[in-house]
Amino acid sequence: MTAPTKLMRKGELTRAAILEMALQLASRDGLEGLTIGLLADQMNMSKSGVFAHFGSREDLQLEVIKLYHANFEQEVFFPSLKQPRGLARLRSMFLLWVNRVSVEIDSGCIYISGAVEYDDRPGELRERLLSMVTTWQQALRRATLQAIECGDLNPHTDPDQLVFEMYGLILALHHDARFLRIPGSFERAHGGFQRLVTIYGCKTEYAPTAHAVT
Amino acid sequence: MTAPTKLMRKGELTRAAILEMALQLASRDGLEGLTIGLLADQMNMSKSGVFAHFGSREDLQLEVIKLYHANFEQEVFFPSLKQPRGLARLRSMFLLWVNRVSVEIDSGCIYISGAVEYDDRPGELRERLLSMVTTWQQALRRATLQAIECGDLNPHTDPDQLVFEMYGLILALHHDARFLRIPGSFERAHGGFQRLVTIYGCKTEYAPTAHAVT
DNA sequence: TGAATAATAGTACGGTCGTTCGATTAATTT
DNA sequence: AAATTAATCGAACGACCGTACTATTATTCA
Repeated sequence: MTAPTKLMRKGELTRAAILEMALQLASRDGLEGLTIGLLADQMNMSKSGVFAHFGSREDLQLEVIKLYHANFEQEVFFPSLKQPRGLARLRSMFLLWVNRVSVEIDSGCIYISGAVEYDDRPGELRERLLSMVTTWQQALRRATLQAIECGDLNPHTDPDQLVFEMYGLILALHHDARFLRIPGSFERAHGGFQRLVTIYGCKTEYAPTAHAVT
Repeated sequence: MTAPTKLMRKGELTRAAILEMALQLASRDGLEGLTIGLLADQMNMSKSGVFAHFGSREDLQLEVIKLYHANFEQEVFFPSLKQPRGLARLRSMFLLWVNRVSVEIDSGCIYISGAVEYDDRPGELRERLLSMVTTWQQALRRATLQAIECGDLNPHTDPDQLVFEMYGLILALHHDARFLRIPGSFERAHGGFQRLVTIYGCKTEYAPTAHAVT
């Protein structure tokens, strides 16, 4: 994943390691809970040693969400593009998304926690987060439109409404799995998507009730 | 709402006022963002003056969520009990809930922000929040079961699945309205509920395709 | 290997946090 | 009105925060 050791100076290497740890901590404690002191402890470094790699805490936080965004694209968005346009691709986006939220069940999604932390906290961090989430919603919207165009979804479907409800399912998954720690939330999210397809889909296309793994 | 002035000592009176302000601040900045210094400033009091009313910050936070819970019951739960059992009551619960989230669009729902803040932070605060949210979900579940019993909803309906999806709609509303600040999220939540009723309802009861305003 | 440079550590500063404690003022009771 | 109790303030403490500086290592390059 990261380039060979010999090509990057040592500083860049530890910087990357710090960033990865920062992402981990921010996923657990929130971006606002991310502290340079704790980060330094986890890295067995001095506070100033860590600090020197970033101009400020805000810069560190910005780098963290950039890294999260890159990971998200790598794991959810890009793989879905290999699926043919239409419902297949849209479904893939949802499934990989659910997967990711389930995998990070004990590390938390920064898009989601960030939305709560920065809904009333103006600044560049909010702005960046907002743009990332919007980008992802637009991608979902585009995939939905294509699914309508190619006849997989009912032509009367409101794509924004569909995206709204898909997002709701993920938020509910995150809520029930992470906060309430209810097992089976995974399957509930899948069931919800199945229902969306049933109601927004064209009559011809839908597999009855058999949804999901266990 | 609060009892007459002459019966309570002055301390209790200011304590209640502090609590109300604390709820307001916590709704905006989160429970973890609630600070005694800021609270004292807002009340034109000294830090220690405010502090004296609560044994600790955690106690203050606990009192805040208790107050929120009481308000929630007052505004959402109890009024819905006036509706007859069945879909009417369930719908009322959803509508009043949506209303509340929309009203506090610039103050935030503590159940929701708390779920994110305390998903990985053990302690009494998490425990209390969890019990409150669970209580509310159980109430929704009960209302759903009654709606099934009296024939308003399809007998094959899985009540937990329905509650999961209702919760998802509220979370999406909160997300889009508060973080993204998209107008019309209100109507999207309603549209989503309408579709839930359509698919989980008995055939006889549902308004065709006309979902949501624009 | 030695010189130049990058990376890290150490220390200190001002600020805010929750909390404690004794003094002071206000409200209540006799 | 005096005595008692409740409510509030002011100052201080230790802890942690982000950040700035200087010194000291480690790495890189000639």
